[in-house]
Amino acid sequence: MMVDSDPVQPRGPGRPPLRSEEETRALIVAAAARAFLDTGYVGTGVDTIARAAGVSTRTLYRLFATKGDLLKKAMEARIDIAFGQLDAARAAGAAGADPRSSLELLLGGYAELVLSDEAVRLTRLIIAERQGVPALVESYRQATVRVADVFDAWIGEQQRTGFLRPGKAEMVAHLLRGTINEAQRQILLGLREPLTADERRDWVAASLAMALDGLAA
Amino acid sequence: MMVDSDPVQPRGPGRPPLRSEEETRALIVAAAARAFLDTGYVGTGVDTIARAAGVSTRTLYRLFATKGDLLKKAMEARIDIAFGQLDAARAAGAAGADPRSSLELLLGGYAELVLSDEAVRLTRLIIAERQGVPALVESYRQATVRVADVFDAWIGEQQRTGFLRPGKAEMVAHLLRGTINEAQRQILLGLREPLTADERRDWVAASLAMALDGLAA
DNA sequence: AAATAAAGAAAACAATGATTTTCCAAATTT
DNA sequence: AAATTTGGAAAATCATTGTTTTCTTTATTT
Repeated sequence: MMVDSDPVQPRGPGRPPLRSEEETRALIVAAAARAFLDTGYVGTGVDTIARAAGVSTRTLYRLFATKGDLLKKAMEARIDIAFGQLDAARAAGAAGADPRSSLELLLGGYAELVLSDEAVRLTRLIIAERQGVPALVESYRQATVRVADVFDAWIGEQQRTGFLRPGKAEMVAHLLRGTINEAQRQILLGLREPLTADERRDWVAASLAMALDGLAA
Repeated sequence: MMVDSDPVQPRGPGRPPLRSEEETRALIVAAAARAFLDTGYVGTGVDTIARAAGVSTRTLYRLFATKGDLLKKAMEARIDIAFGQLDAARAAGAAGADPRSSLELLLGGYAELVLSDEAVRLTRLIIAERQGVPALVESYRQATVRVADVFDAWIGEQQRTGFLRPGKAEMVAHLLRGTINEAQRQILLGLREPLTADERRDWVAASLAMALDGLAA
């Protein structure tokens, strides 16, 4: 069976699509993600999403089976985007020869990934809704594996350059990640206000100084 | 205006209440907490709660203004109960002269408080629902202050007995709390299965050994 | 016994929201 | 122009659920 996936389809009679199905999907997914992160799953009506995406509910339901399906696709897309940014941070970190500043870049990327307003909302949604959509957890898990890889790469780098004693690198990395995760937990619980980008930067620098000076002497 | 709050009311004619208003309230609150923790706020119908409590929705609505009010009262009650258990752990810890085993008791209490199935569900609900019910955050915040007090008491104890160098006690306590909180975060996200009581105990002992031997030498 | 208050059962009400359906106005090809 | 397909607008359907109301039974006191 050969599928006719030619990008330039020889069309028969009838009105051509306004945009490709892919584009429409992307439009809807983006609107849905924004809305879900804003007002939660149950707090968001399907027609609100459709209106925000500039399509009709009919179109939406032609492309997505149910509201739950839409949530799944939307969140997977966001997880991909968010965690993809960390790869950029890794690349930047790998370029710098100075292990301390490479860690600062890496950590900055991670802080952004975990503490940005968007990230916090995403995490909240996953925690709140994962029972209804187990697939979300799988996407998230795979993403965290990617994060672990990035940190492991940095640790391996330290082993080679000898900047930190073996064993210390793991501890520093683990400690710093824990600190950032803890901040996220407090934001999620409302015990602490979300951090602005500036606050994040200052805060990363401070924790870094503390960890390296306090532990790696 | 004088309120007639005599506990033994001279009743007029008419059927007397089956139980005191307080008792009925408690019954409903308990059922509501169980249900909310089980199936979430939106996932739980009011009549489900009423049936579980053995009262009619009419009675429920005579004692609680709205469903949201019920959530607030139910969660506040649970927060009180859960965090109250830590006071017991403190008392037990204070009794033991050995600082290491007192820390183990304290930490065990904290692990129970944060990692038990009940606690995880409670946290999930607060994270998911706090925007709709800001009062929840206030209750939770006050409870965390009580927790901090308990840990501070232990730290102060170390200062006096000289078991740990000044500064080290803070670090050990902070590190261990962080580890437990991180475990909770992973459970909330579905990255890790909830721990049984036995697993919690083993795990507390192991982290304790690591922290004390690794850092407090 | 009569009056009266408590509280359950069940129906009524009203709103919301997911999903489907109907109808219609473009846009394109033959 | 006729046929035909896309997709928007809006109403219809259908289920759920918070909240209120009505009715009734029961346990008291006067």
